Formats: sequence, structure tokens, C-alpha cells
Amino acid sequence: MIGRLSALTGVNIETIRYYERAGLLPPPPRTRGGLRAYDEEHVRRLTFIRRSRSLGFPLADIGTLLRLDGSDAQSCERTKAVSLRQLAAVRDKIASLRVLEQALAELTAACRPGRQERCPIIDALTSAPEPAPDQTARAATGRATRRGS
Amino acid sequence: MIGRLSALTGVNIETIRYYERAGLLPPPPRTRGGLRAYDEEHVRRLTFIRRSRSLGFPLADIGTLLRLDGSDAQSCERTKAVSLRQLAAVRDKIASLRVLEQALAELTAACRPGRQERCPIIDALTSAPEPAPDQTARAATGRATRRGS
DNA sequence: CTTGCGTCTGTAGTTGCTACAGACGCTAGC
DNA sequence: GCTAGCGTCTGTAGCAACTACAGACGCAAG
Repeated sequence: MIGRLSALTGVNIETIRYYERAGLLPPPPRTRGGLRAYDEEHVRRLTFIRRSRSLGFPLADIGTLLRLDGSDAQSCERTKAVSLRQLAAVRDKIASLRVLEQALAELTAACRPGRQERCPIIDALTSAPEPAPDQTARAATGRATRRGS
Repeated sequence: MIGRLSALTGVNIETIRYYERAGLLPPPPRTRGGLRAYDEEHVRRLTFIRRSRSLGFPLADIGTLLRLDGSDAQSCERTKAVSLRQLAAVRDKIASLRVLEQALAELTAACRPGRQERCPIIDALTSAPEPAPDQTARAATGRATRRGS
């Protein structure tokens, strides 16, 4: 049954169980043998989760969004707030990555192996300009800055 | 002594020990009491690591770069290859994030709490357009696509 | 000789999964 | 009825790159 849910939603089986453990997907009833028996509501909910993930929302925020899933103005408002926060986070990351892109593009462009005495990339990494006290980049392989609240 | 190295390089003490465990920073000699005693070479090496990290290089790549730190044409060439790979990874992430940014910007712009019956964000997450078979975004909170060797 | 900061090791937590191992459920065919 | 073989179960460990303890110890000043 979990295999069918996986096929219907495109979410990995192990990931489905992980979402259940994480409290995002409610534990389904079990067959006599202990297998998970899902229904349409689970399909809808998991689809919601997958789409939210594809927009980059952290699981904690998706939990919030799921709880807000009423159609009153207030939940709409909070949904928007969460989304704007996510949008801001995405823009932050883009900005950080653009700084990296620029630096890497310059370095790789300056590097012409065989035509220079010293590798300008290694030189830059060994003794380089310190780009302001720090505060800039941190998003390529590094973890994101934690969002407050 | 590790506190001083930390102050000199701006790298957290726990992170320094982590780099040592990870094999990036060679284990320094110890005092009689067992405290780490660093020298100038460690400062240089750790600075190199920090700068590489600030460009988003994964630790594994930094290990490679450190090993390449000779000034012949061949190591320069490999350094450039690693850097180009990193540049490509950064650009990939930017592209993915731009897709997210666009989608989030549209959704949040369409959402005007109190003026609509239904929240367009929640609607989009509940029953939305499927954006191609999949293959697109995955970089905001999600992990990056693994780079093949 | 004590105070108190610095440091030590070892382990666990973070985020969002993924990948097992080893045991069991379930169904089709004989 | 019985077995083959796939699907599923739980529980645990791993990934990246740190960060954050706990509890023990080093070391220099007063």
C-alpha cells in the first residue's frame, strides 16, 4: 500500500515513512498484518507536502501550512507570511550565490594553466583579500543562516 | 593554543577540531598536557580552508586543492577544473533558486488576504500544475543534486 | 594551592532524506 | 496446504558541515 502511495505521489517510500515520523503525514490505519493502509486524504496531503518541498519550504513550515489549511482570511494571511519569509530566504541565497559565482568566474577566467608561473586560484586562496568583516556568502555547500522565529 | 588559532583565522574552535578529524588540517604536536600546539603553517592552511569554504567548495574538494598546492602547470590545471565544477554547481543552484523565487513571487503577489474567498497559495499547493515530469528545482532547503565525480 | 579559564575527548543534535539488515505480510502458483 | 518471491515492517546508520554539550583535565596567576 505504501508502494502505491509512493507511485501516486512520486515520493520515495522511505521518505513517506520519514514524513510520518516527522509528524507531517498522519499515521494511517494498519492491516491485520501491520501494513500501512492509506486513503485519498493521504494522497492529497502528501501531494501538498511534495509541492511545498518543491518550493523549498522547510518541513517545519510545511507543518505550519498544513495546519493552516483552512480557508479563512487569517490562515490565508499566515500562509502568505510564511511564503514571504521563504521568498526572502530564497532571495538571500541567490544573492549569496551570485557573490560566489562572480568570484569563481573571475578566478577561473584568470587561470590559464601553462601560461603562468603561479596559479592565480591557489594564490587567491593562499593569500587573498578579506571581503569585509564577514557577513556575506554562505550557501553553496554551506548551510543556510538559521531563520529567526 | 587552539583558541589563538581560532582568533587568528576566524574559524570556530569546534570547527578546527572537526577539520582535523576530517583530515583537512594535519594533527599538530601536543604539549606535555595534551594541548594542541599550532604553528604558522597551520594558520596558513586553515586560512586556505576558510577561504575555500567561503567560495562554497565542499570539504572533499578542499582536500584535493590542498594536495594540489604545488605550483606546476598540472596542479594549476586540476585546480581550475575543480573550480569550474564548483562554478557550474553554483550556477545550477542559482538557476534552481530562480525558479523557486519566480513561483513564490507569483503566489505571494496573487494572495491578498481578506479579499479572496480562497487562498491562492494553499490552492496552488493543494491542486497545482505539475511542472514537467520533474527534473527542475531542488536547492532551497533541499539538498543539492550530487555531483558525479 | 586554589581559582578559573582554556582545552581535552566523546557523543549527540541539526536538515531532509537515503540505505541498509533482518524479520515479517501477502498473494500466486502448484 | 505450502512455498516462492515480492512488498513491507522496524530500527539503525550514513550523508554534509558543522555546532553544542558533558565531564574531565591543563595551566598560569595570585
